[in-house]
Amino acid sequence: MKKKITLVDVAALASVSAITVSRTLRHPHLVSEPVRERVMAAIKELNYIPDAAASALASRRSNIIGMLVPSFSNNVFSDVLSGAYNEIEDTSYCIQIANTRYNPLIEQQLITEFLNLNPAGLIITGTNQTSEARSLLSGVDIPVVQIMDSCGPAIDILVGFSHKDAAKNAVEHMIEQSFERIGFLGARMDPRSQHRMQGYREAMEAAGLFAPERIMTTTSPSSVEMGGHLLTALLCKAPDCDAIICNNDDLAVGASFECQRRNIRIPQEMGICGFNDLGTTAQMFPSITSVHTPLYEIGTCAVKTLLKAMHTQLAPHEKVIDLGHTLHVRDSTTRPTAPNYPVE
Amino acid sequence: MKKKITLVDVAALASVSAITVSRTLRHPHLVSEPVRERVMAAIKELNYIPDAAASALASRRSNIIGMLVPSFSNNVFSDVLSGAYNEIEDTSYCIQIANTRYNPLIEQQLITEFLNLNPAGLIITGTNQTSEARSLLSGVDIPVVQIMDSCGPAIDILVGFSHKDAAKNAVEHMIEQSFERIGFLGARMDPRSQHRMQGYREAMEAAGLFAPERIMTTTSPSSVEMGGHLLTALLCKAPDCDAIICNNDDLAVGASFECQRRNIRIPQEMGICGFNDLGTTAQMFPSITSVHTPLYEIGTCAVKTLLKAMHTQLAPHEKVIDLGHTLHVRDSTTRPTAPNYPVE
DNA sequence: CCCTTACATGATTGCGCAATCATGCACGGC
DNA sequence: GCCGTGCATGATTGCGCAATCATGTAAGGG
Repeated sequence: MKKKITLVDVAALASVSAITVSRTLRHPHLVSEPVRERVMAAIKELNYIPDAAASALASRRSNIIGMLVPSFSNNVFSDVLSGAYNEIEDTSYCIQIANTRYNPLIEQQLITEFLNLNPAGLIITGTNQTSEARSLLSGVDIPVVQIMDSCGPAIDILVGFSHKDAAKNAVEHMIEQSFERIGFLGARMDPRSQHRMQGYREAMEAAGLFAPERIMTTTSPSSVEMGGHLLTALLCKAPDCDAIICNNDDLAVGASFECQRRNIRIPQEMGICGFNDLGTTAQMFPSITSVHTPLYEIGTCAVKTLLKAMHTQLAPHEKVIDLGHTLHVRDSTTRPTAPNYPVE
Repeated sequence: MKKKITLVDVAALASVSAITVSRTLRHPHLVSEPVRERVMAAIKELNYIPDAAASALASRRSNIIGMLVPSFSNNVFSDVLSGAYNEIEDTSYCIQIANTRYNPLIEQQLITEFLNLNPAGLIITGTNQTSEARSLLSGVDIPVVQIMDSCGPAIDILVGFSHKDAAKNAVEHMIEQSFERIGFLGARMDPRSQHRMQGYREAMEAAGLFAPERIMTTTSPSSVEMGGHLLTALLCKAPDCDAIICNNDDLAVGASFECQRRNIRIPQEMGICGFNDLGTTAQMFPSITSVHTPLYEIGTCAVKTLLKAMHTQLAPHEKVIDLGHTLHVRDSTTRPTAPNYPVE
């Protein structure tokens, strides 16, 4: 093993002091042009890479961005993570993930652990932190982004969309397509799922179509299999349903297979709408309408905004970013008799 | 902000020296029972948490386990990551992921970056590292686990299964079910995909059924949509195919939808077999046979083995772990006329 | 022409911990 | 009863960097 290249080696080669090399990297504007070039040349020649541990120790601030998500298996979060990781590339920061398992107490514990690393920033999911967690985060001078939601109590920065509006929008579309006895299928029932259910309810009530027996939920995790089970259960309780909106694409796909097994025609006898538009719905036969949500963009935007907030003070209006949603209308909710609807 | 609790504070409370506190945490066997208890009590009372940066700087070894995967969007790797993260919980280590994008040169670059963090260990994907990367890793005294494959040139530890055998096994089953003109659909065609194709080829050749025109591949990423495209292309080139084995469940699901669109009956006119058994295949109608691969287990096993190797010298036979595979036979390859097959 | 000001650079110090070496102490053999 | 042995604990030091304060230098005003 050859010995480690340090600031001192670079400084010697560039004929400056060690601290000037440090400054060249952290605060280049404080270093004159010629010196900066000399230092950069020396860095390149020696292939110097700063030691993150030493830097963190001396500056009491690491290059870590902590990120908390409630699940690794939920595809929703793999998209968000993918966006975040892509955006972090080519910066000097790195993301560390942890799994809250949809549990605010675990989340609080993980926040404590993360804060101990003196992170450069934090990305957390949703807005239902414990009050203990909220006060921990308020008492710290690093930026914090809450992702997924665009409303709810903000700690610092909010990047997401309105789940209620998205669901409402989808239900309104289904009502337009003259579905009337629309059911709601929900799994997990985390806070965001509940907002979607609320959107469903408001749209149904506004149309005078709401009926509580058409709601079928479980706190178990969402899955394709669960979609079949929930539809079965719903049809026992409310056999006259002519459509369903699902909390999640998994459920919609599972419900759609269940219809095939039962020989229920989509959309003639059963309209189906999914949520998140994760890909399979578009390819199914018949294709399934879904609410497209900006998951990847939430990941990139959260990181971008965090990086910005680390260097500058954000104005209040820059602290709430609503990335919206798009309803992707497909065969499963397009009634032959109904007026044509722009698809995609 | 209250001041940070350090080793010194704990040492004062426990009436020992700072180094004894450090030893109590790192090398408890070197500390006598009564002192250890006193120190642990003081740690708990003060709620002391060691500073990772300082520890890394002083010991020249961080608590980071670097993990390289070729993709974040491929569900295969979310399962592996999920296993790895679950296994790392409640240890003092943390995982840092990075994305090689199926590119050995990017992988090499990322290995360089990771090594700069003085990680406790490394988990990398596959066995086709650049020779530069291999020599970098050999020259370092930390354990390295290559995941996914169980054969191929090992650097240190191997945790995975044989993709060739798995595919071969599936094709043999299909041949038993009296499918004869079996095609192969492959996307991405990374090294593991190629091993699967090789397994397909060997099984077909052994049965005297191999025909090169029944192979349809693309280097584009795998997706449900791509499954439809590939099947369409295959049927143009080799319209007499009576079955397909797919590189990936995505493709199998997409191909299955394509069959529905074309009114091709499964399995009577077309047998279908997927790979990885990610969940949807089991729920489809008809359900799709798939090769179940131990993805989650690869994640947990990789971490477990790495942790073990960090403390003890592993015997050679502990350094290659083949987690095998299981063929989950379902409707899509079960011919009514064929002998009954245990369905899982 | 001297002093002020602003900016560029350097010297010193300490972040919190663990490696290393040093010390203390009890016990057993001769 | 003396010394050697082995184990438990302590003192010192430095990891590599950046905060802080100190110093140097050039330009510009009175």
